Amino acid sequence: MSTAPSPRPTNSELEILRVLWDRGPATVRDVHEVISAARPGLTGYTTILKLMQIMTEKGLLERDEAERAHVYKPRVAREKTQRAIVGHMLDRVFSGSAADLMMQALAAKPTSPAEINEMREMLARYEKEQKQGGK
Amino acid sequence: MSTAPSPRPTNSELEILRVLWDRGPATVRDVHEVISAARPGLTGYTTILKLMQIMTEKGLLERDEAERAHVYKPRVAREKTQRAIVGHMLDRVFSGSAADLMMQALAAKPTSPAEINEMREMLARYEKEQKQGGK
DNA sequence: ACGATACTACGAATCAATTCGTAGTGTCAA
DNA sequence: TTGACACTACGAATTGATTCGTAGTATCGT
Repeated sequence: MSTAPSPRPTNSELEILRVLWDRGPATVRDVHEVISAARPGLTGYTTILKLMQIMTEKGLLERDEAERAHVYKPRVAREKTQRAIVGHMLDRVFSGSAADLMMQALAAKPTSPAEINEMREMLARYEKEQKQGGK
Repeated sequence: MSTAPSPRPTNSELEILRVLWDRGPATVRDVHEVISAARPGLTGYTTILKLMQIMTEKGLLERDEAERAHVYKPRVAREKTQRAIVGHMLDRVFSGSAADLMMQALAAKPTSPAEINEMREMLARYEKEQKQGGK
């Protein structure tokens, strides 16, 4: 059993995936509306269409052609994709140091006390899991 | 006083920057040797040369032409560059949630208890600074 | 002085991502 | 039925990153 190498979508692809992850299955028009609302005038309809076609070829999306307006949905999980991207960055940018990564993430953008707590709990949970089932 | 938009170097550029950050000022030959040692046969000398010339034009590197073999050094700080990259990713990939980012970073690569502790301390320090000097 | 060697400069090919125009076709209201 | 409109398919231009060959020139050992 071999695991397919997790995909690291390009920026544009990611933007499309985000819409589909948030909204669930959607047509090209749906996606285009969301994206062009965010950055008005920047992205033509057929651009999104083409991208989504390519993404389908690549296996990033799945397409239901039952209706005239095809309905697309992601074929890759959000978390898994995030993990692939951050893992890559961890190596390339931080030489594998998760602490450095976290440090710069905090520095990059103000983080609320609530979120800090959440992170603390995560660390605790992670440590516990390591001790127990720990691979 | 306006802050120049922090640069987010490409993958190849980053690889070169890493060598310079680690080793200090170096010639094209130096950099090429380090990089081609890591991935043998993949990168020609003039490729690195050209990249470093372009990076100099872009303002990523600074060049000392006193000697025949020009000596390059970074014009961007490692931490600042890391911050720019991770900040961008935080928005694009994690919709701004630092907790999610950390979660997937931990999932991406096993992290030692020592490093977990380091991270915990970082969180504490961060919170303290927020309370005090705040914003 | 001469040839081998080490550098830089530069143009150009290649490759991937992105963008969009145009064509073909189906759908629907009047 | 017919015209306006909405979709998909597809080819092609554009852009940016990357790669490398070739040329020109300085340097060094003999």
